[in-house]
Amino acid sequence: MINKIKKIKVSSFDVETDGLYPYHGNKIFSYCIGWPVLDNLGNPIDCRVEVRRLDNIDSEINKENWKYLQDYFKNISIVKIAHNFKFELAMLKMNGVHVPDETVWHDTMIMSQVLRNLAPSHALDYLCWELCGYSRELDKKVKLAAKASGDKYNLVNVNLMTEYQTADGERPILLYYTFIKEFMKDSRRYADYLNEIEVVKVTQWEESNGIYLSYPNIDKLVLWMESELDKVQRESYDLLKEYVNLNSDEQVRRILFRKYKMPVLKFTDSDTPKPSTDKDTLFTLREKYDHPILDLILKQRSYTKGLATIKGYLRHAKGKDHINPNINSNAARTSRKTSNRPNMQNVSADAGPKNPFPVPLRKCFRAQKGSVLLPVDYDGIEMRLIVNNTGEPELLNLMKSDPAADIHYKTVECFLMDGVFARIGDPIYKSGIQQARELKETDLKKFKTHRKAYKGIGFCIAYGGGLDKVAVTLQKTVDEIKQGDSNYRYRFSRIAGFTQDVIERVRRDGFITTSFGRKLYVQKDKPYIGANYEIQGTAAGILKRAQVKVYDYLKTNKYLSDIKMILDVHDEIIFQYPRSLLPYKDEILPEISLLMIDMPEIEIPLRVSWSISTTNWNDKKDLKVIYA
DNA sequence: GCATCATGCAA
DNA sequence: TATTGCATGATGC
Repeated sequence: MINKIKKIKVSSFDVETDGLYPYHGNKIFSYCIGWPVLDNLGNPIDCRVEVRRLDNIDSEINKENWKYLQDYFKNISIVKIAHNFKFELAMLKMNGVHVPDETVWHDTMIMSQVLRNLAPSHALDYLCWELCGYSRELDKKVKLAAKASGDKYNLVNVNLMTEYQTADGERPILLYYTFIKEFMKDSRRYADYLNEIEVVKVTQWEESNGIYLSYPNIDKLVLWMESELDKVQRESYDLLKEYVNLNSDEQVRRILFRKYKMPVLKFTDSDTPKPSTDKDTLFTLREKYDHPILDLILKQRSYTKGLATIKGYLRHAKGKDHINPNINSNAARTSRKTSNRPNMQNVSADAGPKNPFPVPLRKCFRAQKGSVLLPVDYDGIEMRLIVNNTGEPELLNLMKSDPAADIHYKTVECFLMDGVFARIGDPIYKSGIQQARELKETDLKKFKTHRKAYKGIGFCIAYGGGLDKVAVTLQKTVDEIKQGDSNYRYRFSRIAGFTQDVIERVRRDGFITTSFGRKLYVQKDKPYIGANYEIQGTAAGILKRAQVKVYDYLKTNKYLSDIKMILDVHDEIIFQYPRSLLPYKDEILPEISLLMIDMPEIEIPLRVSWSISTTNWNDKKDLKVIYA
């Protein structure tokens, strides 16, 4: 107890590096530590900033500054405030500075993201300029100077750099005291922010673990796509008798709508709408005309994109056997994570019903030697949360009585009814129940296709989708699905009314609140978006809490320390799991599952499903894990 | 070289 | 009135 009361010092911290890639050998060449001077009310009136360089000619001074840095991080009673501390963390660790996990960090970028999710920028200079009137001139000057020396900040004039670093020592302090006042008004919001800080640590760990590449699979895919593209080129010339770049939507437009006079089905969504040639359009045309050019366009696009994406992966790997992507822990307006350099959250999987020429890029990724991949994802998390937040009685009761029940089954029933039912249990209503049951019993394959198609209808309707959108989602005509749509909206009226309910709250407050107390502001001219924010934001909160808990579990059990998280994709965590621990998976995986589903803030029961891959991310099998 | 548009992948 | 993202190639200034 006495230790806890011990005087806590607050400081800001910022590193300067010769590049933005901590996992590719970029080095810290300087750092600054800012010490605020507070008045009686606890407001900062001044800031003493120490700037220390690590690239002096005098190596003794460098040594001393490294030592000072190590000592600064050894002392965990000093609070560290940074702007995007994931970067400092990565750089420090990769440059050999030990940063204890218990270090108390604050992050003014995360604070901004949590408090003002719609802000156009969370950059340090922008925020200080907007909120505190802090000049951005110095930033421009340094940026220009760096550009002149090939974006090498270590080559910028030392005096100018010191001036800049002094500002960078002051600014997080300024922002911290501005934002913390806001958090002090709302303890739930503050607790949510503190969780975000832990998420940053997990995320940096994921990044540093990286994802391993399967070079044999990459080679195979590249050769295959190159030869397919060659074929497409030849066939398109034979067909069109002219050279056309099928990657150009303008040229495709000319071929389809002028040369072949196909009908325009859709326009692009822009200020200058043009006839659309997107995949949906080509697909519809394909059913109607069966003209070979349509497949050629689809192939050309699919394989060009596939090749470019693989090239990107190789560029980011820089010759190594793994990739360290950049993962932003709180970048989206809904509090979701994002990934870039490369984006690991949109790697294409196997064939889907709407993708005739799939490029399974997940084959490019594998586990480190000696390990397997264990992806685990939440079962229908968004739909569950829609039921949770609307309190839709029939579905909520179903989930409570059987957490593993199929939440989409009743959607199939609605769309199989012989007309529009008037009352629960009337003959039309019963016809849907019966037909769904019969279909499942007599033709499971067909039933599964149905189920898959209707799977998206729940959230389409909950998020405000109209009859047209439902028809598009099901790839059917409005007439064909009119009755089913009506049945669904009547049977699950709370889901159908969700968007309207949210719109009223957004009009009143300007924001929605997630189940974890996060306020997410919604654009005034689009209040209906709040429905999506509420569900997506809560789902993101669930995954993040799961990650923090699992991280603690793995770190506090020494024999589990080789189990690594390497990526998360919105409702899924991918573990890299040592083969040597496979004999113990039936004890370990249930533990992790329970941590993932134990969310006191969420009333509806949650479920997770595991899979395992010994080869690559694409070729995975279901893995049975019994945890409840 | 930079910005914008159209497109396509994920959840 | 579904939404949140990132990254590419084509095109025009």
